[in-house]
Amino acid sequence: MSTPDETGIGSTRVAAYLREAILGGDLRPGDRIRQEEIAAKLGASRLPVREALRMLEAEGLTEHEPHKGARVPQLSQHEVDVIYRMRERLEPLALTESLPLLTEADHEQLEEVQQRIEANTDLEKFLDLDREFHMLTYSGCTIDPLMANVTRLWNSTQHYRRSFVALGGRSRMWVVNSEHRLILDAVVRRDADDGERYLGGHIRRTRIELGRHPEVFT
Amino acid sequence: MSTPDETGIGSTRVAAYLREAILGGDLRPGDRIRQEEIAAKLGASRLPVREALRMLEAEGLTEHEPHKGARVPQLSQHEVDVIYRMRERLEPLALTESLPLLTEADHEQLEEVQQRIEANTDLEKFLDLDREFHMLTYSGCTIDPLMANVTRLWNSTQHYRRSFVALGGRSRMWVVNSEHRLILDAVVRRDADDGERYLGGHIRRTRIELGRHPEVFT
DNA sequence: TGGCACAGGGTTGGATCCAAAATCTAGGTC
DNA sequence: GACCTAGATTTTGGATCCAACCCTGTGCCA
Repeated sequence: MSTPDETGIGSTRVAAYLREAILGGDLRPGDRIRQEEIAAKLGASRLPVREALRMLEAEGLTEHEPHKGARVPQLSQHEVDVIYRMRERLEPLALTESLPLLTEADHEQLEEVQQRIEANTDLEKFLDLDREFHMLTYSGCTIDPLMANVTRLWNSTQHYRRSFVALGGRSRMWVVNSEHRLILDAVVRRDADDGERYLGGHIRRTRIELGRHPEVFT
Repeated sequence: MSTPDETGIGSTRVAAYLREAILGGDLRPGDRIRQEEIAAKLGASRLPVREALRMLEAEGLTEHEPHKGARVPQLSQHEVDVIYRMRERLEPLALTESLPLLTEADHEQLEEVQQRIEANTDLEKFLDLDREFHMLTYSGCTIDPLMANVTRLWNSTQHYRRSFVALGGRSRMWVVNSEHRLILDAVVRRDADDGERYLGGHIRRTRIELGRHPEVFT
């Protein structure tokens, strides 16, 4: 049993634990989350767990029904499709907001992350690195409501992204890398137009490929 | 002192009370919300108040800082501008999703609400009716993450919309009505293209006019 | 044999009490 | 007179206990 992270106040610590569990795939869509169970496992009372569940709900990682408790949300294929359409419209805006404020140090870090993606062979590692790459391109955007939205969209589709990649999305990895390279180049040139174009295409293509795999949604 | 609404469980009731207070303008951006004060006023303990504040946080109506408590968020002019850009991109998507599922009864209700807007002279009433009009056009959209997002965007800018309208946005009410009429017509014809066009323009024009009134943001 | 009613266990919602952190105030010092 | 500091008060965070509600399994009856 690994000792839980001791940083932050209780509810924050519980939230971090559950966030990791959901994004990491240990808790899957439809799974029920019992307050007492989590409280016991982390050596806290149920109260910080309740607070944590509310925080995660705001992040799109759990859902809550009165007197019935919390679950990991389960999305239909159509819902995921619409969420991807939301991403196609919102993330280019985040990129445009971010672009002018990114430093050369950010550019170098992006280059480094992209090289790690190209050298990587592990599935779970790819999910982390891909997320890190995109979030880094948005890191100049300081508009909290926008960034919170983008995070929610990534959170709620993380599980389906994992299933999709595990199913063989890896075979066309060269497409992902080409798109990332074009986005990265637009970022370095601070060309918002091209950035929006390639980012939008990147998300759109993923949405369409995902649409060809209904088995991901059971 | 009006008796509070008795429906729903505690935290839901508290949330409804605070939601009304914030959207109605009684609580203004920057105002602090003390748990004990609300609990006493509604005859509940602090616990359902804490739950309610978390719910409202998910709706974009409050913000929370550890050990410091809850406040009504205060946005800069630039933040509101970006939120309007988010609306320009997201709400047309909600409209497109909604359009095919709206019934003729919905169309008639929209016509009726628009007539009430044109006959109305009260400021606070306009805010309610305008919101009702747009939400009705989205009511066929059943994608929860999308509708929750749209609601959040409206919530967090409600106060600035009120200030703007109070400042004389009323003088150009004919523009609003023309835009609403074009949107309504596109809805009735089930023309998603035109709907997106006029809705996007409607929000964009509001954003630009709002940009000419920096005094709204103190 | 199948469906319904009821009871029991289990899980969440709320109240009260206590601890810890932050803010405010008053006093002292430079 | 202004600024810093220390203590008191206020406010939030957490633990424990009790109440209300949901679900499930069992037994009865048609």
